[in-house]
Amino acid sequence: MSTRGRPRAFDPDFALRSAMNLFWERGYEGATLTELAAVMGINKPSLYAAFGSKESLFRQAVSLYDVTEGRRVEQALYVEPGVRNAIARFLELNLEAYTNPDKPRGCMVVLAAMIGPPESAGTREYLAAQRAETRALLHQRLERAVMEGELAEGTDCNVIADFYTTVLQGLSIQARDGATQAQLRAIMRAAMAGWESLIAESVAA
Amino acid sequence: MSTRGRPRAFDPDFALRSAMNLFWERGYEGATLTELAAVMGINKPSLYAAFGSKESLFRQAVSLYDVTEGRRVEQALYVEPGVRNAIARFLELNLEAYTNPDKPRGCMVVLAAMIGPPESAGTREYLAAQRAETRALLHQRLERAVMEGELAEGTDCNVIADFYTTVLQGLSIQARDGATQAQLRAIMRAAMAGWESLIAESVAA
DNA sequence: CCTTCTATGTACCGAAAGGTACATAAATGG
DNA sequence: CCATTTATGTACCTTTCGGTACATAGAAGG
Repeated sequence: MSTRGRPRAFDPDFALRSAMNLFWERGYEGATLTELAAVMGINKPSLYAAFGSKESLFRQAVSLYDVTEGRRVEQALYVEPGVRNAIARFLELNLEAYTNPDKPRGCMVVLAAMIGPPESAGTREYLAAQRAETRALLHQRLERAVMEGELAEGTDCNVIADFYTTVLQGLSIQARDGATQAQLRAIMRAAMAGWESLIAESVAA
Repeated sequence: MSTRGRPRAFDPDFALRSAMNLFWERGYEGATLTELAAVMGINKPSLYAAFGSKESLFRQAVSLYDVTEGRRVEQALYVEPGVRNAIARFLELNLEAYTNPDKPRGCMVVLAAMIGPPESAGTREYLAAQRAETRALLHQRLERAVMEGELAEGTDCNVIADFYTTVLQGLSIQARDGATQAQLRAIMRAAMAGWESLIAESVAA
């Protein structure tokens, strides 16, 4: 039925993963179609036939990143017992991923398209929405802790979520700048050191 | 003596400042020579005669950024009394600059060239060195506090400096993503909330 | 076997990138 | 007044960008 015509000679999953890695390493603008096709092991017409356009390919690469990198790490937020613990573990899993020697350093969602020409504004907004998503997850976990009575009624979860989001994003930059995993871990511990005073300060008057 | 030949018809300071603003807004790769020349109010040959090349122009723009944006804000680190206060004020001045409605959001040094093609690796390293400079300033201020007895002997200033550097860089991303000044200020307060426990934890065994 | 359908590789497109040749304009030195 | 020096504007260079036309290869359907 759907097996009409010449079968494709490449593995789309492998190709997309290769594209993801290059986008992750070089960013959206920094990865050229020619390089992308090369690492994917295919020619440009095959690339366009299978993935549509550079922007479309990028979005699919981000989706793959979400599934293969993001999802696994975000689970800690729900699996780990206790808010504080959950957030600490979430940060830790992130920083471990950021320094994986087999992969580009830092988070693709943070680094791949922070800035650039007006033509690619859509791509940047797409990534910004992904970042907002991560913040929302953190926020949800905090609100759940309030619901469950672990955090005081009236705790301002927005500030706490914003703070840890900021640290998380800063960690990506540190990772790209060459920080070791031990250094990143120390930064994470520093961020968690303030937990008690932070939640104490975040209760509405 | 040096006033031979046709005098230049444009103000190099204004031109460089305009270039800085475009690089700040769009990043190194994202700002094209044609756009740069346009906002500088000159033609490309004049640009090349006065500033050398795109990379050279960029470095001069970063230098100008250092002088006009960085220096002023870094002074707080030394002028403000007390380490904690100095760092808090330093972060605050930064975040106020990051949300100045008359200027691009966030820090140019953090945002303008985080990622990109191999050709511009030199530019990225140049900016990375600038970021290291800022961290070094923070570190120096902390060590001074140890010297002066304000912080305990054996305090690990590296971790503290890394932590606040990470927060500072994260703030640039938050600013670009549209956070208000109030939100950024709340994040900074959250980062400072952990001060006491952070310095307590950072004393060597 | 022949048509139909999809995938492939080559070779190319127009646009835009960074950068420059060159003729001319505007100043100073003699 | 003329030579020299530097800046300007136009028009162009080469390369590379994202994207595609087109002829061909390889499978299934009839």
